[in-house]
Amino acid sequence: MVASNKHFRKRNAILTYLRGTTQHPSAETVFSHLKQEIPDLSMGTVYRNLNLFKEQGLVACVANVNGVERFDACTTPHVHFICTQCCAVQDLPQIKVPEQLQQTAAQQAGGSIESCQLSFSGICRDCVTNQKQGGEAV
Amino acid sequence: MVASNKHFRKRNAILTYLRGTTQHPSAETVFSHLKQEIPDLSMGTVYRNLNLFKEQGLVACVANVNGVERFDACTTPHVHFICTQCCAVQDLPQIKVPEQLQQTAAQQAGGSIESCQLSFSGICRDCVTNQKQGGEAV
DNA sequence: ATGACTGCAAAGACTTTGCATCTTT
DNA sequence: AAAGATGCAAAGTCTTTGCAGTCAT
Repeated sequence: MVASNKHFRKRNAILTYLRGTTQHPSAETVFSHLKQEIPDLSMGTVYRNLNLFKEQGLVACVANVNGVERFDACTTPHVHFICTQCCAVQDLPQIKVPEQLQQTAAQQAGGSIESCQLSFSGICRDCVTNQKQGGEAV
Repeated sequence: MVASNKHFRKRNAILTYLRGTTQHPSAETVFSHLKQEIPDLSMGTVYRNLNLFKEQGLVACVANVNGVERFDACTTPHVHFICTQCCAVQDLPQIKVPEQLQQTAAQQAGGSIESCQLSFSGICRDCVTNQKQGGEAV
């Protein structure tokens, strides 16, 4: 199993792309990006591999924006900001969910906690800028 | 516009049901529950009204569990626990997201923050119990 | 009459899956 | 030969929407 192996070329391309971006792409974004260099790529392959990566813990779904799953190859827990206007998902790496919250949650829920997801929604910097520049003049 | 008005009977029933449960039902759950007392209810009406309530701020989507939106008529921010086994969504009312996190997030994102969503995932009390009782004997 | 709510069914969007084909070992 | 990866297209699930019919004012 060689990296450049034709057999794994698409699988590797998908994982490499995910690992090289902080955009938290959707399956469709992964597909249309890689389609340029791999013209015979199909959506089925993208979805199949994304699900495989999920099972293997290499990739996580970090958000569902307007019904579309967004993927992230950074699986260490971190916080996200979701722009409700352009649907961008960005990392907020400096924010940590306090350990103590998780313990309290486990106590209250009475079960076992596997993961924790914190995300903020709003208008991102770019969209705010664009609104100020263009939006109000209309 | 009377509450018992036939014109608003279904709309009211949907909102009343949502307000009377802490189950965070899906559209399908709302439908199948109310279908018993309102046999000619249709999914279209359920979705249309849920979306209307969202616009009006009466109801919020609090989670997307396996591709299915879950609704909540309690729109004051609070934390949720999602069971990955039975897909139950429960409130963790005693947990608060520290104010300070939101401010830090706003600074980091550089935009404006409208809302914040914190949820824990794991196995709920009931599923843990059932596993211990039944699962291991098999 | 006019506007609002709804049922029904069709359409739409996103995701999964079956089958045949090709690749690797 | 056997196992695995993929393209293609069909199917599946969840949600939205157009149209006609009904109800309230």
